[in-house]
Amino acid sequence: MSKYEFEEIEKKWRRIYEEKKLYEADADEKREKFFVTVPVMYPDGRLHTGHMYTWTRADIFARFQRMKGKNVLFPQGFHMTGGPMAGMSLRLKNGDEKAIKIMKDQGASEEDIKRFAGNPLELGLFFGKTYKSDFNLVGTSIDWRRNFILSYTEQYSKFVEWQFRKLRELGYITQGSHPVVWCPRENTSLGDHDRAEGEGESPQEFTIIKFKADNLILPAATLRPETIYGVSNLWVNENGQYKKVRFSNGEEWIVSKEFTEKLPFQKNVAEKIEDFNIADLAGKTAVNPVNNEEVPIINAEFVKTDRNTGIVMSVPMHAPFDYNYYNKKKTEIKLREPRKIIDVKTNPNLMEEAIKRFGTADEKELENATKYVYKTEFNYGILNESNGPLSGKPVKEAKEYAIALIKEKNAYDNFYETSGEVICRCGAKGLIKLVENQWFIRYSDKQLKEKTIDWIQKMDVRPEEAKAQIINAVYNMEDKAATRNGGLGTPLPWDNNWLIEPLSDSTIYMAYYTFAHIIKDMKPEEITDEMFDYILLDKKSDKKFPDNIEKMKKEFEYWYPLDLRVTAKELITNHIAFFIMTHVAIFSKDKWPRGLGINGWLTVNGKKMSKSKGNTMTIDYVVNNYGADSARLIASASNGMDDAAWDLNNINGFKQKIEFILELTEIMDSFSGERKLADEFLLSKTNYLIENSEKEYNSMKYKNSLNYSFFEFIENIKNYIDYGGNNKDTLKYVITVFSKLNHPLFPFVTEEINNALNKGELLESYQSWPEIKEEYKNEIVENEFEVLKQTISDINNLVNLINKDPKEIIIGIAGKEKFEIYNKVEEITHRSRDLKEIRKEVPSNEFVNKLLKNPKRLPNKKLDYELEKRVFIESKSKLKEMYNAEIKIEESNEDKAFPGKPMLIIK
RNA sequence: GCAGAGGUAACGAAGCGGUCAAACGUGUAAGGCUUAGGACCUUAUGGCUUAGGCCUUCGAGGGUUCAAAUCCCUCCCUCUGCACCA
Repeated sequence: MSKYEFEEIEKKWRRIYEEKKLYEADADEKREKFFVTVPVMYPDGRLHTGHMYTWTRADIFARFQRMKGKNVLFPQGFHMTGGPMAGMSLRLKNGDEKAIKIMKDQGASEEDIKRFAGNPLELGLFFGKTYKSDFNLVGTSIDWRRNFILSYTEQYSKFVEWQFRKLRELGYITQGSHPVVWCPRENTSLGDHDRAEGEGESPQEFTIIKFKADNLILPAATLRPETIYGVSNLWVNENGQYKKVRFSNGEEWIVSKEFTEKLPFQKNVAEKIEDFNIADLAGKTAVNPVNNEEVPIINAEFVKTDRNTGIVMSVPMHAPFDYNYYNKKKTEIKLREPRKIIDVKTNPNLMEEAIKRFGTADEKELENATKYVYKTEFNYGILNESNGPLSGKPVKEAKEYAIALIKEKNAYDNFYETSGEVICRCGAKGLIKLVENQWFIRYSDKQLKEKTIDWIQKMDVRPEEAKAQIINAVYNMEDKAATRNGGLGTPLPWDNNWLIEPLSDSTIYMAYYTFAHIIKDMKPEEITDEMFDYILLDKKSDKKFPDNIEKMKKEFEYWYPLDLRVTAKELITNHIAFFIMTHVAIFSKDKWPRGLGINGWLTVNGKKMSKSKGNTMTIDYVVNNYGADSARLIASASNGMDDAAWDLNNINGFKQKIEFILELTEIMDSFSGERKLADEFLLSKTNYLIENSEKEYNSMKYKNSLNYSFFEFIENIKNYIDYGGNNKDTLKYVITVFSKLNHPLFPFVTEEINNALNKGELLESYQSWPEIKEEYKNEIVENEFEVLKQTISDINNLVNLINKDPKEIIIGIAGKEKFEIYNKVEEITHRSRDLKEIRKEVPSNEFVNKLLKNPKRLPNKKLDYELEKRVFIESKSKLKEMYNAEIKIEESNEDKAFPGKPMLIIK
C-alpha cells in the first residue's frame, strides 16, 4: 500500500498557494464576494487545538465558497485592549514564577521575558507572530495583508474614536453611576475570574425604608418594599455593634458597624460616626413612614449585622424567618397578631403550609421555606385590601408602586449588596462599589432592540437553534459600561480619563478589515471623521478625496456587509449581541451582518479544553506530528453548538482511508472493464453524496458532511469494487469528485489526489465545486444494490448457521408477477396504508397475504425484476470468489422468493 | 432567579410520525493477518430462537393516531450562558 507522505504533500501545496497569493482578495466587481471573519483574539500565549476548532470551521466555509466561484475574504486581526496582556506583563515584571514558567513553556526565551516585563505590547507582538505562522501551518486561508491590532494600531484608534462620536451623536451614549463587585484591598473591580469564591454573584439592589424613632432614623433594608403594610416590628441584633451616623443633610442613622465600612463605596461620606448602644432602643417603638403605625423594636439573634444596615423590617405573615421569631417572642412579650397583606387564591394558608413542608429546625429549612413563599407570592399573589393605595395590585407589579409611595414620604433610599459572598483572590471580602460618571452604551434602547431582533430573524444563523438565544440576549440587553480606568485601550475621545473597554471597541471593526491594508500607510493625523463618514456612511462631501480614500471606499462597498461571523457560543450574550446592535445603530440596512456560525467547546476525554486545565495541544505540535489535513479533522468533531469531542485516534482511520484512495490513483490504469450496473450504482450514489454533503457544508454541520463526502463515499467505492466494478472512467470521475468534496476540509491531500488524476487548475483557484448530474440519478439501481448487499449479509448469516464451507449457493429471484404486485402495493402506500383499501386493488393470494402481513413493513421502495436479476448475474463471479462456491442464479416460484429478498439455498 | 439545550444499547452519538433493534464511532468477544505486539481486515454484541423467525425497548406517567423515540400535556433529572469580564 502506498504511503501517505503528508509532510511533503503539505509543504508542496502550502508553497504553491503562497506563491499564487491565493488567499489575498481584492474588490472585483465582476465576481460575487463572500466575507467571513472570526473574532480577534488576545496574543498572550501559543494557539492550541481549541482555537483551531473555531478557525478551521470558518476556513472550511471560506474554501467551500471559493470553490463555488466566490471571491472570498478571510482576514484576521488581534486584540490588545483591556486587562489580560497588561496583567501578564505586570506579573512578569513582579517576577511571578508561575507566569514566567507559562511564558517559557510557550517558547519565550529569557531575553523575551525580560522584554515582556512591564511592556505588554512586546508580549502581544511576539505571540502575534506565532499566530500567523501557526495559522499558515494548518492551512487557514487568511489574507494577512489586512491584519491589524485593536487599539495598538493608531489608525484603528482613529476609527474607534469616530465610532464613539457617531454613537454619541445618535444618542446611544449616556453617563451615570454603576454598581460593580469591588475588592476594597486591591481597589479594583472584581471579575468572575479574579474571585477565590463567589463566582457568578452580582450586585443586588435593596430598598432602604427609613423608620423613625424619635429623631433617629432606623433604615430597614429589604428586597420586598411592597410588603411595607405588613410590617409588625423591626429586628435588631444586640450581639452586634451599632453606630450612629450623621449625614450632611442632618439625618442621623442607626446602622451596624459593618455597614459604616461599606458606606463610603456607595454613599456620601458621613459627617460624624459614633458608637451606639442598640440595647437602648429595645422596648421602644419606631414609626412606619408609610402608614404612621408604631411598631416595636425587638432583639433577634438571627439578624446579620454584616449584611445591609443591620436593621430588618419584620413581616411575619409573609417571611418565614420573621414568622418563626415573632411566634417565639410572642411568649415573652405581648405582641399583636401580625397582619396578612398578600392573598394567594390557590394557597389560602401559604405560610403555615410552607412551615409544615420545610420545617423551622435550622436556617437551611427556613431558607427553603422563604424561597417557596416568595416565589409563590410573587407569581400568584395579590395585595389585599389592607394595603392602602397599593391594595389590589398583583405582587409582580407592586414593587415600583411601593417605592414611589415610600419616596413620596421622603423615606426612600437604596443600597447594593453582593447576591452572595464574594472573596477576592487576595483574600479580601468583596463588596459593591458605585462607580460614578461611568459612560454607557445604551443597548437597552427599545427601538434599537426591536430593529435588531427583526434583523436577526432574517439572518442566516448556523445552527438554527442559536437564533433564539441571540434574540433573547438582545431582548434582555441592558446598558453596557463602555469604559474603564486601567489596562490598554483607546481613550474616550471626549473624556480622556477613561479608556474604551475591549468589548466596546470591537463591535464594528470588521468594516476596518476591508481597507486595513490601505489605511495602514496613512498618517494618523490625516485620518478624519469626515473621511470615515464618506467611506462608511456614504456621506457626500464638497471635498475631493485623494485616490487612496476612494480606493478604501470601493473596498468597503464591495466587501460589506459581512456574510459570516464564526464564533464559540460563549460570545452570544455579549459580543455577538453588541456586534449586531452596533451595526444596526450606525450603518444603513444594506451593511448589516448577514450570517453567523456558532459552535460549542472542544472537549478532550469529556473535559473542556482550556489552558487552565492543562489539556491543550499546540497547533504546531499537532501539525508536525500528524499533518495539517489530519489536524483539520478537528473541525468535524461536532455539528452544532454541542460540545465537540475530539479524539486523536480518529486520525489513524483517516490516514488509512486516504492511503486507499492514493493507491487507487496509482493503479488507475489497471481498471479496464466495461461499464455495468455497478457503474450506474456508483455514479448515482455519487450524485446523492454531492447533494448531501453540500447541504451539510452549507449549514456548517461538518460532522455530517464528512460522513457523506468521506466515509460513505469511500464505502461506496469499496462496494463498487466488491460488486465487480472496474471501469477506469467511472473511477477517475468519482475520485475527482471525492477530492473536490473533501477539499474544504482537507485542502492539501485533496489537491494532491486531484493533481494526480487531472493535470489542470488548482481546486482552490477556480470554480471547482462538483455539479450534480441529473442523468446519473438512478434510484432503482441503488435499491437493487441495496438488495445485493442485504443478500450477502443474509448468506453470511446462513453460512454461519450451517457452520461449514458452502459448496453451492442458489439464489432464487422472485418471478416477474410478484415484482409487479410489489411495486403496485408500494405505489398505493403513498395514498393509503389501509390494508382493506390495498387489498381491493391487488389479487388475493398467498404472496399478497405475506406482503401485507405487517402494516409497518409494507413495500417502501421501487424494485425491478430485470435489474435484480442483472445485479446478481453481474456480481456472480465476485460472489464465487467470496465464498469459493458455485453460484446459481435462477428464477424461483417458492414462497420464500420475495422481490428484494431472493430465496437462498446453501448446500 | 432569567434564558437556552438535552435525557436513545456498556459508552459517545444519529434518528424527529410508517423504510427502526436503532446509522456512525468507541469498547468487548471470536477469527484472519503478523516472529510478536500494535495497526489493519472479517464477524458478533437487547431477549428468546436458530434457514433468514418472534418478543420487548428510546427519563417517568398520561393523551392524539390505523401507526409514536418522533406530535400534545404533566412530572423527574442533567448540562450551558448571564455583562463591565475576555
